Amino acid sequence: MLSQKTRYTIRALQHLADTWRQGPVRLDLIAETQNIPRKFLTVILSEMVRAGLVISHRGRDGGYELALAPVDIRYGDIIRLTRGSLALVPCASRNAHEHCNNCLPEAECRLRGLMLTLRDEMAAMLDRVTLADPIALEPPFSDDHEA
Amino acid sequence: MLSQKTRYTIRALQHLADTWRQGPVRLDLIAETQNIPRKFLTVILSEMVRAGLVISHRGRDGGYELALAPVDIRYGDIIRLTRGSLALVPCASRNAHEHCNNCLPEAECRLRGLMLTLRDEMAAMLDRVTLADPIALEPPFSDDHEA
DNA sequence: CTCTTGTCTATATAAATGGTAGAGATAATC
DNA sequence: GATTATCTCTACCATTTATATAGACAAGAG
Repeated sequence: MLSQKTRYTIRALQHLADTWRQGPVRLDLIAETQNIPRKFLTVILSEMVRAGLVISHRGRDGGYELALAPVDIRYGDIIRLTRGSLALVPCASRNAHEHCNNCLPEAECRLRGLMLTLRDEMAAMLDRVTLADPIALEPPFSDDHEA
Repeated sequence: MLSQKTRYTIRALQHLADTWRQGPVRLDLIAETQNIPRKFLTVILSEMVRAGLVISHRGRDGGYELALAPVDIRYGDIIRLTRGSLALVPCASRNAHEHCNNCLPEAECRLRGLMLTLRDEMAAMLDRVTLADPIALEPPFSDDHEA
């Protein structure tokens, strides 16, 4: 699962993508329209600033804006940033590899093999879509395997 | 991430798949060869019995064995069982849908749209592989998107 | 009837998650 | 240069979840 924080992060960045090049957006406005707890959002946006994804402006008429064009921010990047990794197990991460506890040697772990393959598929998909792309709200569901 | 418990579950089931039709396997043997805390494994295997995936035999010469042929147990099924859902957000689950907190209306949530698509891709992959299938331990990694 | 093995319920502990508080820094405007 | 609007930062807290263990109990084989 994505943590609530990651979900808030993504929606906040989507908001900034939607208002790209319209000047800074106040935190309170994002919090209200995106339905995110105000204080929590301060933490989230500050982290995005430190990460270089967002630029902030203080004082009157201040607010936030994206540091990059929406087309240059991939969903995969956002998740890697907030979550550390796309993989479903630490030992299957390409960017932030960690050994699992109480595991078999990695070289012979089938679970790891499977999760590496899955991670690569997930990465391919999440790195194909950027904050500038339209997203199908109700993708068609063909339940092949159950049939 | 998959919880440690889910990972233990998968490895325990793999062990039983590997010894399929060789009679019951004692819990202690699984715990030792799979490197899983003994007491924790009792909880895990009991749940698998209750879920109908594993059959247990008590008393002398007892132990565990799969209730189904390995070819009939898909990784997707195991993860759905232990984790409730394959999706990365509750509102994108096809089998165990739940509304998210502090979210936008689902019908207009792009994060949900994206996560539904991702869920379907993950499901397609995880439901294609069963406990009987060989698994590549080191799948080739083509880092296309970074290039 | 005893030994071996699984079952079940209750806890214990630790870590992560989600969220808040509040003093401080900075920029624009009057 | 005072005032006001805004973001920044560190610390903190409460709750939940994850991980694991304890220990009494049930049942099957010989």
